[in-house]
Amino acid sequence: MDDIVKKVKKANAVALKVGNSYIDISAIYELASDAEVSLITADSKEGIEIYRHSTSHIMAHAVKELFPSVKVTIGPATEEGFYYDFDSERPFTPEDLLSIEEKMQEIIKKNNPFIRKVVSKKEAIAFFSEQKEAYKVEIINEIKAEEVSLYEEGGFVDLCRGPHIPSTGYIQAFKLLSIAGAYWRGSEENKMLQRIYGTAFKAKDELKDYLKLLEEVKKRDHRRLGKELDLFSMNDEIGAGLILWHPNGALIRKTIEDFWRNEHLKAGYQLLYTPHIAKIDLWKKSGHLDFYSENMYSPMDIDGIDYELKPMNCPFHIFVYKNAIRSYRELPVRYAELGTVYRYERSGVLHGLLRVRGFTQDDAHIFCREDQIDNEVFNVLEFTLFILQTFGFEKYEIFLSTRPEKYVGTPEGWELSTNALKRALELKGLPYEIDPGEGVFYGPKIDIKVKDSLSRKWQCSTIQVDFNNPERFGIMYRGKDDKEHMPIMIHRALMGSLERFFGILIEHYAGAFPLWLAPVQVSVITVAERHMEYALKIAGFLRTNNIRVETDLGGDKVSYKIRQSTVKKVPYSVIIGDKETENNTITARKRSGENMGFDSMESFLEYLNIEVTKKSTKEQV
RNA sequence: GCCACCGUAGCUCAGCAGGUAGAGCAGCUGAUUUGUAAUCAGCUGGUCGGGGGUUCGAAUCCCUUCGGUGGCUCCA
Repeated sequence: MDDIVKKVKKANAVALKVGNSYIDISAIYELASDAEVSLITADSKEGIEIYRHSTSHIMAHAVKELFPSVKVTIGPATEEGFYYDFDSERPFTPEDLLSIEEKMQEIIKKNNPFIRKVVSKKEAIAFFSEQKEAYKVEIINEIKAEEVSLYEEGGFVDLCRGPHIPSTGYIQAFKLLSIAGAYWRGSEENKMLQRIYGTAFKAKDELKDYLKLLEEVKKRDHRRLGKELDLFSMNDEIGAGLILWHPNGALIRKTIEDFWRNEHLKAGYQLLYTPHIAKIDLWKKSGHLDFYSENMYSPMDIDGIDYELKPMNCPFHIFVYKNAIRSYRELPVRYAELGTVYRYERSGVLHGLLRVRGFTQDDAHIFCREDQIDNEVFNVLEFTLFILQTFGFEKYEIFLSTRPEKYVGTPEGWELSTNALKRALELKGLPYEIDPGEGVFYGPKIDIKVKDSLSRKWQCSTIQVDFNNPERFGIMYRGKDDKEHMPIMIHRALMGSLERFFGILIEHYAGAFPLWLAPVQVSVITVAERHMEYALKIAGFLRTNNIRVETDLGGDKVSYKIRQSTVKKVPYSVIIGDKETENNTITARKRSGENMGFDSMESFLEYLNIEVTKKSTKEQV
């Protein structure tokens, strides 16, 4: 035991792990001498959580000291920090955060030990009633066990399962980040509380790095870059959550769309265009009015009949399928569409391009026979990864969602298709997690989250089996046996929505798009007026060879023009001076600042074309 | 939708103990013709998000509306 105590000190451990549970370090002497104990330090996921959770207690302590009338509620650790929710008559201000931080420093300096006390529920309720902490009483009343644990530190007692760090002095670096409203227990029915977010690290450097990362995230914010690079905008006279694609953004979108369409044709899809509205009866039949009406807009009256803006494309694709009698021979039928849909999102959740009210899905529906489902899912998976990789997303997290409580179709059908999804993932050798019961009511699904250059995760792709629509619309094919069969319908989107994907791309590349996507690929810059003729010749040559060129021939200094081009994140600047004009050569400057020489404009074009064709996400060396 | 904060020139922001708007960048004009991240000078530009109110007087205070930002399933 003494051995462990020594180790604890040396490792600066925050807690201990015994079997599957975590305990306070001070509990070490209560353990049997042969107990298997491992040390938890702030380097581990569990350790840092304990560390941050303890920081949230210290924050609650500080708040109670500064504002005694505030009632405490809960304060867990989160993925990147912690928060604590308070019921306060007066909302907190940014200035309050500073004084709370100061108070926390004091508490940390005192190095108060965290002391655990186990009491009966009755005792605990009596204690918190006395303290007028109604939320704590409510929580205790819902705890099933007979006893609950309390933690005290410097006179501040909080209900807590623990464990905690041994004493407040363990906290080396923390920062309070923001104030927000949050409903008690996350329900809109309940009172709105004041939440304070913060984070803590075991070393000052780590906190500094984290704050730097937050700065970097801010710099990459697609809303900011969207303005700076003139990619898109929104306008309150048009409406919230509705996007205007500016020429630069539209050009990138066109490039993405061209790529998408070409690859879909190669992969055996057929392209569709369908209307933006349809009669309300269609949406009754599809079940959207029952299951999705919260996200749909009010109907519009056309000649006395109600029409709805479409929130999804599926019903239209189904009618294309149904427009003829299908034979088992023509399956699988794969319909793809860049389909623009409109969905009601609550005003508070709208966010730049990432959460909007009108967007274009890269949608497709595959109608296939049961014996084709494995192959189809596998191909979709492979196709998805190919598309995502082209945009520079190499890391994923994959989730398989299974049957929820409320579902349509038969358990056998669910089993069959869930297994098909599983087999495809395994055949492709992709690690995945199962999200039990998280499938949509109409079928199981695979969700793919991509990790961007800052390791942030974004949900883009989804592959879903749909039992609902084939049944509701009675879609059939004529089998080999000359009988009617219901095909299996697979619904999938790879980028999800073009708006959202564009937002993710902007942040992923920090606005510096790879050559094939960049709205302006080459900027031709002259040193002096006498170089204009040669510059125009080069620009014209590149332009007629499908390179997107811009010229800067004015009387500004070269350094100014280069700055202009760099700020716009143009991949290549071509600088034309006496040297180039005399020898008919090209000097190109990369965004990174590196210079390259080419002995002719043809060789420069060839160089560019290689990069464009490869859709390289990295600049060539 | 809810809570908090914010909304001043195309952009970034200053002005806010109420006295009727200002800077930098951008734009325009002129000068400069320059070799790798900002040449100089002048000029233009705002019914201070919209509407209403308090006041002799409102960008500044109040109400309302529209938009934006951070959050609102990480459960002692």
